[in-house]
Amino acid sequence: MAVAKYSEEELLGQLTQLFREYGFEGTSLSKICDVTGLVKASLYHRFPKGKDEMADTVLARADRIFAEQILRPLREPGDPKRRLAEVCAGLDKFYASGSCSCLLDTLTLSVDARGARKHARKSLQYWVASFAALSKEAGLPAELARQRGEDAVAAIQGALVVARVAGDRKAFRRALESLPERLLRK
Amino acid sequence: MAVAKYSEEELLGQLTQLFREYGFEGTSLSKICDVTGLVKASLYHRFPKGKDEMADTVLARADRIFAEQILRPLREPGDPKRRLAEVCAGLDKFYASGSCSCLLDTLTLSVDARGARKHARKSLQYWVASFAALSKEAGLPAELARQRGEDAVAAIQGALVVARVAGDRKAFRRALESLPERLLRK
DNA sequence: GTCTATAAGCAGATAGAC
DNA sequence: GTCTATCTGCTTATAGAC
Repeated sequence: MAVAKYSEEELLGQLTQLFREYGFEGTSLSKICDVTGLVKASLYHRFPKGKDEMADTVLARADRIFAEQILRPLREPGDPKRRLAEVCAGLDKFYASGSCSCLLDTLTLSVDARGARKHARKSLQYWVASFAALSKEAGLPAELARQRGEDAVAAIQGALVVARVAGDRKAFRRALESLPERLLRK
Repeated sequence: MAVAKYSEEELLGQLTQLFREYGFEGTSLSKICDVTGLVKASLYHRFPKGKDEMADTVLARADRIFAEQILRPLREPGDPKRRLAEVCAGLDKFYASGSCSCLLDTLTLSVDARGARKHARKSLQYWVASFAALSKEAGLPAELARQRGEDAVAAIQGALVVARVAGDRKAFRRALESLPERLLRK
């Protein structure tokens, strides 16, 4: 048996970068082979169901990172402002200060019958709910808190689109800085 | 000479819908043929440079509609609040209350060497500048007005992403309703 | 302006050796 | 676990008749 060129984790990191930059349809197996140095058959050994499975696995990994690393402070005790600041730091790192697109955006185009869209929906709803929980904890009524959470997520998604299209990452920084106001103001 | 099945305008409308839903890579010529009822050779007669030219033309048309119809009130005299309300009505119609994605998002993925990204950048900057002009007119300093314009556009783009991913168009409606506050508040 | 017919190349995918 | 070799179907693209 040949030696693995990459750990699963390393490989998923490379796939994540590709899907973020090129979307699902734009990320061809040939491109993946170029980047990873693996041939198609090797990729199919790791992901027997092909590109669909790669995208699903990449989404699942991003979910895990979001829940366990980035949004985790929201489920812990402590000062809301401080915990939100930790979340912002995590988001800034995850999106490389706005220079990386979000998989929830890039993987939800051109999806007729795959599970990616359903998966992305669940991920986004978890994100919104996490933000909403903090907002509610800060004293806002439940329905308003949910709106605040949704609008905060939308602010980040929009800033990422603007950053990609206009090449201006300052909007992303401002979106992060606006989160306390968006989620905690009465 | 055979009779044209569609006017240029009708054809571009169909192409626009496709590029909005599936992005550039996801919109294959076969899909276009299915939707339009034309065969590939007919499409190449209209767009000799192929899909790239279709995307460019679709972007240019969207630009024109935005400038001439949607953002036009911003360049005319009158009460800022009323003019902005007209713009919101135009945006609501253009994005079908949040059920259509934005070409600036869907056509800027997976673009290595085409002109679409450059074109999209110009379009987005014009949009931001138009919003900023209103904000400045309302009395805000130039740099702040530009930020407000950028954040307002980001709010709309983000709401469109949330609408697509979460299937919740209420966020888009709220984004439109928030525009006066975003652009005009002192 | 539309069509039929055709072509080269790349897409995703698989079998089997090492 | 990686590789070579192969395959089918779909991709973009073109030539030429009507």
